[in-house]
Amino acid sequence: MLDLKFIRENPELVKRGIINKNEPDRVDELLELDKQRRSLITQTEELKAKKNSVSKEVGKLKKEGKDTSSIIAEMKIISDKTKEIDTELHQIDEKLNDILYYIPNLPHESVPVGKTEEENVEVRQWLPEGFSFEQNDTEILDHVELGKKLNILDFERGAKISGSGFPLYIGKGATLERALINFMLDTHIRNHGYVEVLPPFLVNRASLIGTGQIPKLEDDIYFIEKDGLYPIPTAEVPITNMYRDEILDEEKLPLNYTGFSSCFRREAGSYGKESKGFLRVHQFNKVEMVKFVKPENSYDELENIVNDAENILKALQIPYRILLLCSGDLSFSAAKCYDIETWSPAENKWLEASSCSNFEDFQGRRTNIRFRNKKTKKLNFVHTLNGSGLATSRLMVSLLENYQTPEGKVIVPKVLQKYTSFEIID
RNA sequence: GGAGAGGUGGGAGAGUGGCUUAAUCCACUGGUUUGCUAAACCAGCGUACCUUUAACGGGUACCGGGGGUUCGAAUCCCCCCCUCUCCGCCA
Repeated sequence: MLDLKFIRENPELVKRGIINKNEPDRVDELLELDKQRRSLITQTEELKAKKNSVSKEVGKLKKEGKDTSSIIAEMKIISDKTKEIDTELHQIDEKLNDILYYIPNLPHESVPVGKTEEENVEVRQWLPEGFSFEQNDTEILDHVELGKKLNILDFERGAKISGSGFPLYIGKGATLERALINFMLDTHIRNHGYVEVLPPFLVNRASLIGTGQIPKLEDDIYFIEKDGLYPIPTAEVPITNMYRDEILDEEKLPLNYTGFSSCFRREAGSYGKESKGFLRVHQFNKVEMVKFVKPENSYDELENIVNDAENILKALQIPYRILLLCSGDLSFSAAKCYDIETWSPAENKWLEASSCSNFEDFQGRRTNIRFRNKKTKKLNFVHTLNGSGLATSRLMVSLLENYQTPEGKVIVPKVLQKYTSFEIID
């Protein structure tokens, strides 16, 4: 969330950011409530100050055995009045917070203004040596066909077990998936300076509010009503919330964590759209990177996190491109975001496999994660970042399709072979 | 699922309605003393919010969370959450 004081002092700036992000502008409504709130606070606090000092007096008088009944009667009135104001204040607070939690993070100044994904900017492209977008004569099988032919993916049985969008990996497919996860984790741990975590996959509501999925994306998240728990849509949620309500040691920043999790998304209302095979699923696997950093470093760290994800794709020799998202395509909590898309020859298009974002202090404020600034001795909110490093589902599409042979077999990328202990899927 | 014990500042820990402005100890910060370090002594030490305080400031709230009783609540009452111990069940 944004700092209420900041909104109060920069209403036009905030409105512009909200509009550029295609979110509803409720700033005026918010500021009106803020005005009412502050007026009520002043009133109630004056009454409380009086009440406190008189009550102290009552204690003394009683000890001296003096009559206090008239003072107590007077205080009773003040006490009741205070309760009245507090009730009103409470209602206003609730309304105000409702709006405040719905106000998105503002786009960073380096983010291009735009309405839709069409206005995202391609920053760079990386292609393995000898790669060509031109298709040769042999027919390219898509990942669903390959999965079926090689008996490594079974979307029909996945649907039988759970419903559509719940992939079932079999045999070498399952092994390849596991190899991919292990390879990515090991790379981040050994080469990129991350500490591995294996977080809970069910979280409470406060965690989802903290990272910003709730309230806006609530419909996209599964909910286990019986226990009040939510299956995580991304490991970002549990990992970022590790330090909720904590004060971190400035010297230990930046803290870099990487973790595997399965991710669960309802994808409500998106049926029929690009839903073949892995393209849109309710459950997928992902290795996530999360950073807690000092504010002055967060934009450098954003570049780092993108590089860390890119290194995985370079090692796997999979063609990819980096997009800088325009303001309108940015997620609710993000100030700046790069998407990484990998190439699918069968679909003949780019597929989003990673998203790397700087949230600045938006999540830090919601989760109340701070550090003590040694220089100013003040508490400051940390900046948080995260990036997929990467999601295996879309990556698997590109991997299977790019590594298929003319006979419809799949060669295992070199860096994964020591994890799979086989070199080809046939 | 059943029974019990707990949750107090950065940490330990006292506090059963008004001498509490949350004691005390540790940690931390500054100072005095001092070949150096240590010790000792002195002082300081929270967060959030409100407030045109010129400035030093003033005020309110906060003892797991939320309600309630009362002139006055860390303390009494109700609901919830979490942790621990034992029993049951269980991969």
